[in-house]
Amino acid sequence: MPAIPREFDGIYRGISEVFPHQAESKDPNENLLARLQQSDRPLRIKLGIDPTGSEIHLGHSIPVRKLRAFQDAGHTAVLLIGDFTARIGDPTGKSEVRKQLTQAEVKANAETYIDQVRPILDFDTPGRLEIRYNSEWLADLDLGKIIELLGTMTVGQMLAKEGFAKRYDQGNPVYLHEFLYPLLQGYDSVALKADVELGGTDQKFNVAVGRDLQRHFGLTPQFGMLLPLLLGMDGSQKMSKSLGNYVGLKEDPLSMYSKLEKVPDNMISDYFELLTKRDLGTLPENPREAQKQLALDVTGQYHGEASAQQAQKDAINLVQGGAGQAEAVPEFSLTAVNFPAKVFYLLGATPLCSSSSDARRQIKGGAVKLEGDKVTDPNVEFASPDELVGKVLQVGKKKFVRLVA
RNA sequence: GGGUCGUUGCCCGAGUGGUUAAUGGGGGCGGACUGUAAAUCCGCUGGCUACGCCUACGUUGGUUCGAAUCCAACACGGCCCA
Repeated sequence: MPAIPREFDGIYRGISEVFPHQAESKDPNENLLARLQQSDRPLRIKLGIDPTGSEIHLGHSIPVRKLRAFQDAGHTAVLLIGDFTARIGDPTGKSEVRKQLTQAEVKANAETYIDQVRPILDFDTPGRLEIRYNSEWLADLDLGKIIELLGTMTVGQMLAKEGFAKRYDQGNPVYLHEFLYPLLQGYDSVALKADVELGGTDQKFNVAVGRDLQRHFGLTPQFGMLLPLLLGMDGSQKMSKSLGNYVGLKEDPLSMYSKLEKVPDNMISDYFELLTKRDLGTLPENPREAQKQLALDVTGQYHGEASAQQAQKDAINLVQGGAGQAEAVPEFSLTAVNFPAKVFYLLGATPLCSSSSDARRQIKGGAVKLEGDKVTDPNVEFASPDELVGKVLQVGKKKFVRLVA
C-alpha cells in the first residue's frame, strides 16, 4: 500500500483494518485516504458506545482516542450513546446473553461515560463533537420499519456471525431479539449519515451491516475502521471489566500507575502504540524502564503530569520503604469500627480484605503488617481508636491503608 | 404442545442417602524467588469481633434418625418430535 502521508499519522496509527480498502484507487468510496484528501467538508466519524456499565477503561479509550485524532484533523466526532440498544445487549463476543438494563441505569451510565471521555476528546472546538442518543430514532421505530430492516438480511447471514454460530453449535440459547442488534446499530449509521464508523475488530460484522443499510436507504456507505482489542493486564484476554484485568479511566493516579508499570513485557509496545503518541522507535531497551515510562505517560494523560510523577514516587516508596512513606496512601476512617476491636475484625472492615474471615486467612498466611510489623495473632485487641490513628495497615505488598479517626 | 436430558461454590467440573463447607482443575489472593513482572515452588480460597454458630448444591414442598444425593410440583435451558 502506498505510504500514508504524514498528516494522517494520527489517524492511521495502530489500526487493525480499514474497509473497504482499495489502496490504489482514487475513488473516495473505496479508499479512505482518497476520501480524506478529497472531501470538501468535515467527515462524520461515528463511535458507538453502549452504556452498559458505569466505568470505562483503557480498552474503551482506544477508539475514543482515534476519534480525537479525527477531530484534530478537522473532522466531526459523533459520539453515539446507545441508550436504546444497551437495553437489548450486544451479543458480540458474549458466550451468553447479556442482561437487559433499565432505562434509569442506562441514563446514569451514559452520563458518567461522557464525563470519563472528557480528558480524551476535544469538547471545546465548535463543530468537532456531536453527542447523540439512539433512542432518538430507535424508540419510535414502527413495526413496518422493523420488518423492513429484518428483511434486508437472511438467517444464514446472521449465523455467519461467529458468536451466533458458535453459541448455536454449542447448544446454547440464541434469542431472536439478538438478531435485531446488528440491524439497529447499522440503522444508527443511517440516521447519523456516518462517513466512517470506528470499532474494535469484533465489530466488523456490525459495521458492515451499517454499510448495507446505508446503501439500502440510498446513502453512501460508511468506511469501517477497526482497532485492535487491547489485552488486559493478565496478558492473555481482552481487557474487560468482568475479567478484572482492566485499568479504569477514573482510577486514582497511584493505582493507575501501579497497574501500568507491570504490563506484561510482550504487551509494552502495543500499549505504547495504542495508548500514547510516543514514537515507537524511541522506546527504551530495558523493559522495566519502558514500563515506567508507559505508566507515567498514560497516568499523565488522565491526571496531569505532576500527579503522575507523584504517583511514581509513591509507588517506589511503597514497595521499597514499606509503610508510611508515601503520601498517597488511601485513608480509612475508624469511625465505622466498633471498639474494642480485634485485628481481624478491623481488617475485615477495611477495603483491604473482603471479609473478616478473609482477614483471618491473610493474617494466618503472614500477609498482614501494622506499621511495618507483621501481625501474627488475629485476636490481638485494640481498646480504642487512639492507639491506631495514623498507623498504616498493609496486606500483601501493594495494598495499604492509613488509619484515621 | 409431546418426549427426553440437564441445573453444584467466581468459572469449569466431581459427587447419586451418613466426618459434607462438599474431590479436581482454572481463576483470584498470600508467601518464596525476581525486574514491583513472567515462569517455577508452597499455602489459602462461604459468612460471622468466631475455639462456637449460621447459610450453601435452580425454587418450593415431601420421604427419612439423616439428603447435594430419593419423590412431587414449578422455573429455566439443551436435544428430538410436532
